[in-house]
Amino acid sequence: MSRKSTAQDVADLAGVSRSAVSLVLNGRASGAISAAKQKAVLDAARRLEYSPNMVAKSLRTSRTHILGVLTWRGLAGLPLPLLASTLETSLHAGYQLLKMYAEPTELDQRRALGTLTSRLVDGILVISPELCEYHAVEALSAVPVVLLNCVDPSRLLSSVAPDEEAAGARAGELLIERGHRSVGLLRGSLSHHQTGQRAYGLQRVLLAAGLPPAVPQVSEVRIDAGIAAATALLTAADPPTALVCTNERLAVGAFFAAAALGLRVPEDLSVVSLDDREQLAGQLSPAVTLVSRPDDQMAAQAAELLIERLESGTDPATQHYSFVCPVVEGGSVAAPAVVR
Amino acid sequence: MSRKSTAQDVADLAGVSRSAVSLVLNGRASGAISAAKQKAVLDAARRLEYSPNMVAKSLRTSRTHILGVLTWRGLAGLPLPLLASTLETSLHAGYQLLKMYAEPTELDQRRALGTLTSRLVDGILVISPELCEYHAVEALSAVPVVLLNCVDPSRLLSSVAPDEEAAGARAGELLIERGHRSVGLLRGSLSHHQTGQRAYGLQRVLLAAGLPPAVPQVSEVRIDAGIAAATALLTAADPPTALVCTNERLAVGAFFAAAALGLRVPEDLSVVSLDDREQLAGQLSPAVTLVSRPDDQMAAQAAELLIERLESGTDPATQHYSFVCPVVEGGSVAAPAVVR
DNA sequence: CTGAAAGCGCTTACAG
DNA sequence: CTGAAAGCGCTTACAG
Repeated sequence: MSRKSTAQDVADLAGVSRSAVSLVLNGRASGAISAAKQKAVLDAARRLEYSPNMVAKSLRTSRTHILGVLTWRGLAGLPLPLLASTLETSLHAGYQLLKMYAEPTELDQRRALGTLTSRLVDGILVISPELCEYHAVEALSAVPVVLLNCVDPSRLLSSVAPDEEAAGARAGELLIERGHRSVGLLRGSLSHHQTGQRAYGLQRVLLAAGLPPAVPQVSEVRIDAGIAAATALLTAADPPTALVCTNERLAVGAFFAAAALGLRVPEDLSVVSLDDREQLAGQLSPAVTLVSRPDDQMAAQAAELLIERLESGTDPATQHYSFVCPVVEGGSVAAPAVVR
Repeated sequence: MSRKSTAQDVADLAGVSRSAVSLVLNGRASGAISAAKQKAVLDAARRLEYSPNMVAKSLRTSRTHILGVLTWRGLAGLPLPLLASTLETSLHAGYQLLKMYAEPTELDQRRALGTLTSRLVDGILVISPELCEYHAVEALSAVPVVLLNCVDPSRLLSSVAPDEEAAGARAGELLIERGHRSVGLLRGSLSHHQTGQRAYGLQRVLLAAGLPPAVPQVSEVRIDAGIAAATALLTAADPPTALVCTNERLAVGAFFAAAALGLRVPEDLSVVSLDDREQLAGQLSPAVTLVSRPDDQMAAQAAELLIERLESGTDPATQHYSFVCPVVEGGSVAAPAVVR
């Protein structure tokens, strides 16, 4: 192929006009073009390996089938799992993605947004690395938008986010159901917004069950810091029979600490971890029981929500999806030992 | 902004022709447009918040300033760190990225490539999740291409990849230099191409130093499997004084195993790990001494290589960059204990 | 130094 | 049922 073939080439080879080619290839030929000519067009297109110049098509139709993505670097870097899942869903639906990094500052957002709109993206996905409130810049109102892992405080923009508070509560319930009455909390800093929600959910269910609140131990989100924090918790007077970790790294640390103290999981100590998609919990024996973050489903939902809106052409009411974090059973939870 | 403003709007407001606007805004005005009119155009553009419709511009110039990315899911998923770094470099240079997943099958590659070329991407980056040989489909020859983390066996395409064999050798040297004469090897399956190269590099330097080859212990690339494998190695008769792990997960396992056996790192056991960018080594105390994979630099190099080629318009000779994997010093290596 | 015209490759009313 | 024409928003020779 010395030169990419055009619709004109197809028309010439098939012996029809350019418009006929366009109609046939866009599925609007029925009742307008004879079957014979339709076949001729299709054959010619195949022979020439014709694929339409999407740039020209986009200019003409003002539809690019490209989605813009606005994201930024959080405390734990970029939201790579969310970005990957979003891309997968979009590609399946026939949309490509154009990503821009933009710090959540007015200026940077406007700059990135300008790049995206000058590319005529059909819609925009805002993907936050951490659960947060997203204050939209004014220019965003000109294009369909869906927020992922963040919410619009004014509720003008649709959003998809995990219910982290319920996830923390679920972790607590898992332990209460098995009879634990004394739970320790290994958590990171509250500057991670989700951490506070997880901790709050846990304390809420403990309170509701008439149990004392979990003794919290704050730690850097690292394995070694988790070891130290868990050791502190487990060597205190009257130690807890179970630990909730707000993050998998801390759960790995808890396993180290337990082993060093001669405690078996789950016989002597139960552990439940919340999930930030680092895939560590499943690498331990027993696997850590996990309240997982459904990044894949959330990303799919967000992309589908946006694409549906684009395909339907309507402007439906703003929607907010709060996703349940499902439990992935491991072997790290058991009833507490009768005597300690 | 009810409607995005066009070059015509700017021309009207500035009182000049559309061509004048184009010349000024593209920096080709000197010696062609009066200073006063240039200022008028610039002012008008600013007032209208004009930014050119890139789709129209692309159609006219046949340059999109978009790079296509072809990638696929490997044994460890997508090469997310490489993808992220590539994007960063590209954005800095004024290029956006359009990513496609394509299994390394002829059919899938052609399909994805078709999508990319119909979008008129200026060039293509092929990013492999695992070091491998990449057999290019014929259609790739029509567009500038750079391979990242894979090489073209026919050497027709430029490529950027890490020197994994040298990385394995470096890990061995680190231990030999400190006086170790008995080294164990914790490695994953050879189906990860880089694993074989790392292991080979290690054995090569041991041999060159007149030492016995490292006793290999094969393990699934998981923390718990690493614990078992390291335990086997360390409880055998005449155990090694140092361990090379082909992957950070295995190094974490080695730390667990050492602790359980009452061995201190680095006093009783030295550990060096190779890196697949999981950021685990730095989370342990002491940090694991790491021969790191320079994903960021490699990605930047690949993107720059491609962009330079596009900007220069020339077709320079094929280049193959083999990247040195730098050592990130941790505290997990010391001289072996005199008596064991 | 400036402006009218052509054309990138498409799609879409519209006249026949 | 088909084909000639207009136009999406740009850039680039080219004539004045």
